[in-house]
Amino acid sequence: MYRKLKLDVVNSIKDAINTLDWEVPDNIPVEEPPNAKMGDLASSVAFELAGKLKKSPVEITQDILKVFIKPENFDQVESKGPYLNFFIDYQKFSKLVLNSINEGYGNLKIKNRKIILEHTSANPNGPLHIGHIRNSIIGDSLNRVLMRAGYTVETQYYVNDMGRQIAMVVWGLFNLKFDEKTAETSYKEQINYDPYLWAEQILKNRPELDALEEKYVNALKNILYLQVLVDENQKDHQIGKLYFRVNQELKARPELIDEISQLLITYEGGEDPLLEFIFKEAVNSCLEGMEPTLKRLHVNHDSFIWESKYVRDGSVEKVIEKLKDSGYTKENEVLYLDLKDFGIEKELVLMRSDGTSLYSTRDLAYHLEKSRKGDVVIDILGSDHKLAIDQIRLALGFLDVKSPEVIFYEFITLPEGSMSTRRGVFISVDQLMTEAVERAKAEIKKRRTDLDGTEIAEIAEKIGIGAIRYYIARLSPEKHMVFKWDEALSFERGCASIQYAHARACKLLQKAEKFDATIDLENILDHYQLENSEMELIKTISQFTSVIEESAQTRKVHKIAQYSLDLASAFNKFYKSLPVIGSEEEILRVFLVDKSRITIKNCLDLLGIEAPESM
RNA sequence: GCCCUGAUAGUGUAGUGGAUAUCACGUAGGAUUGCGGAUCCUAUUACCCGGGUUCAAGUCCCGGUCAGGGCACCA
Repeated sequence: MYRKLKLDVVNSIKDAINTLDWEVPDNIPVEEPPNAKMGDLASSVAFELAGKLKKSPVEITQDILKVFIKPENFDQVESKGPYLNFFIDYQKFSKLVLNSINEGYGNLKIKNRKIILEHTSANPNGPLHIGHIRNSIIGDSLNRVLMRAGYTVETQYYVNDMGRQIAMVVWGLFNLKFDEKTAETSYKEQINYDPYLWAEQILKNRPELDALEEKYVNALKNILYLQVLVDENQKDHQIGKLYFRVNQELKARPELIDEISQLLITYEGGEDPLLEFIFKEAVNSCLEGMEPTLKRLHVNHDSFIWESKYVRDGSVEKVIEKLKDSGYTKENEVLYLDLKDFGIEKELVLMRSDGTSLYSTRDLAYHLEKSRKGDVVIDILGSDHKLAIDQIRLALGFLDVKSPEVIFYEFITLPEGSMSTRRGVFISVDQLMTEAVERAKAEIKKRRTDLDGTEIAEIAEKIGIGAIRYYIARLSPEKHMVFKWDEALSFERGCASIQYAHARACKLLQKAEKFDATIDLENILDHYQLENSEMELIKTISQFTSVIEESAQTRKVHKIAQYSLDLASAFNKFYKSLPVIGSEEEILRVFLVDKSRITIKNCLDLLGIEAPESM
């Protein structure tokens, strides 16, 4: 609705300029004035026209006003110096806004464009940590915004199963054992049993295993242990610990790198089914551990795409062949793309000298496929990928397909420095969520004595997870972020106050006797002058769709976070300044409360945050 | 060294070249015999430095300073 207002203003200004027989500028600026006394919308076109017409902006504004025809839903148009100021006719506008809102408020017109959105894509060599979720939360929120804005979106998680890091995990499976002491598994306690002994017995007396090398048997034991005895949500943590230990081994004995490379060569060769099984199990276990984490955070992926696919189906090879045709490849010891002509000093190596493929080449094949499948391709990436993406863009240009739009985010670091799975320095998302929900519980217990444990747990989950998502989503992605527990989990203001506004609205509706979804707004508003806080609230509600549109177009989700706070604030002001239940305007106000409730709920949903009905 | 990003009240942040710079936390006051005080109101304090472009610069350009990241046959 708000967008229509703006559009009407622009068009009426254009009409006026046409009437005056002046040239219409390409861009008619419409903005919100700094002060309510200056109206609801304003334009500074006069400045733009001043140069060409050789007249003062003030004069121009006067001239425009003389021929100006007031658009619908406005009751006053004035000039304040060089500005044109527009005042909304709230009696009319309110009818329009309130009548247009139903449970699906915010769903924009279907756009018939398919977007492939890749996000998260963390290496499956450990649990997700707070650095990764900036990616997940930006990506998932954007997915929600784009879908509401009418796009068809497919979200993908690109699984790196062929990299050196995974080979290191596999090396660990071959040569190390999981540290049983750190495996906090309830099942293990239940059976009170040495899991390796157990695995050994399962594998005993199998003649087919006798033929296997010792390390294969060890790997199978490890996998058995992982699959059967480790709780699902702990699998990624176990892999992470193993990966950390392999890194330590490697530091002590650098020559191990040859063994690890050999694993990669064999896996890529595709002629050792057992090794392939072990790689896949390693990756799968880790993904199985990440799944409950993402689910609890309300992050959704439509598909998981394994990078090995592009080696197996020959598309990596095809990409390399096609790039050779571009004329920019060179070869000395190794095949690479020379991009100096395009201002990139760093060459893009396409294949290792041992013949195995590299991440960037496989990524190229992946992007090629995405470009063909979607009208728009969006990647959410850490800013450390900037150079790589510049190279990919050029290469995709050689391949004649469109490049992805990339949303870069700067890193989240700990006060003591950067996080690293390799060094085992990180705060896992599981840990963060547990802590957040615990703090929320404590907070609820302080405020509510009428709830039982189950109810408290349910609400705490919504508040705790909401706090995390909001903390990350509110910040513009190019801002570097230092993680601090107290800031991330603060319930004062921030997300909880938005949820509170929703709970408050729900409570009102529950108490109200005069709720009627089919009231005769026309009639009511013809006999009632809206109060300021009501007008403000209606205006804020009406902005919801334009916020979505803008957020979708600019691919920036932090605007939604900002808006949700404005919305809650407008509702709270209304609530505080006017009585609802028992007032003469109860029917109208309850109706307005219901529309507010819907808008807050749908707005939080865009951020993957639940709106509790009571808290 | 080269490249990319950021720099806005005590802190964290928003800001499409346009009027009095957003929001939150913090601090100091205040409100409520009303629908839930995770609320509302008031005060408080800011555009890193130096040039330039423009009628108009937090916003654009150039040069610094500080912070983070990148410059692998890693992902």
